[in-house]
Amino acid sequence: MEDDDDAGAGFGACGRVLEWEHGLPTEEELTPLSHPLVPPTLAAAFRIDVRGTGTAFPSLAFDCPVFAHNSPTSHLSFRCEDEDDEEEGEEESEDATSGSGSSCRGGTGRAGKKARMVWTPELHHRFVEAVAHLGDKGAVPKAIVRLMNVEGLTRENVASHLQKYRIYLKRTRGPGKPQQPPPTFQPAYGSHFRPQQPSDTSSRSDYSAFSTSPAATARSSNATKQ
DNA sequence: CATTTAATAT
DNA sequence: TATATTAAAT
Repeated sequence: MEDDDDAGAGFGACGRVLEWEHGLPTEEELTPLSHPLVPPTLAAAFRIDVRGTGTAFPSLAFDCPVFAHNSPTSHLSFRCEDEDDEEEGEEESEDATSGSGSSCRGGTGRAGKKARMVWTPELHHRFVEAVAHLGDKGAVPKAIVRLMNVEGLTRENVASHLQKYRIYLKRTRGPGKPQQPPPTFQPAYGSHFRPQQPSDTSSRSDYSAFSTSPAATARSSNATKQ
């Protein structure tokens, strides 16, 4: 029962992924995570945006003991993990996200920590879109990293996530009879979200940097090393 | 060297 | 748990 998507945009190869997004149930159908999950008092304290209808995604701000992040552009949601033991000090450029210099490790200003990446829905969204636009064939870690253009994101990060993502796709639309109810992809916080709700006010983090624009690759001087 | 996959480690 | 890291095969 595979029905074609509406409004064939001309892209053929990426139909699969798009179908995946469209096949998702709406929050109204089965998502007890609507919003009355947290008492209004608490919500106000944490500035959680509770929306009545539409994309119900609270703007999480508590990843570090400081919620002052507000990035205008791509903002990596790294998490500062403590409990660091000894072990080397790898060089690592800071995520120059406009003053979001969260120095997890104070000291002599030598910040270089391999932060464990948190794939927030926004980042995952970018990931999915990048894969969709690259097609089933060109969706390789290197290209995905380039298209996402998220500073600090490495090829290994994407490769690891891509693994899980592919497994998820295989399980849902692999065998004609995908045994058992769909195993939902569960990254960090929420699993899926609507591509976009063309209703309600102010759209949230939803980038549109793809489409028919190669978007000048800001990756300056990235000589193909080999 | 890059990618995919499985197994493993944190 | 989710993500990273490794090893082997391509």
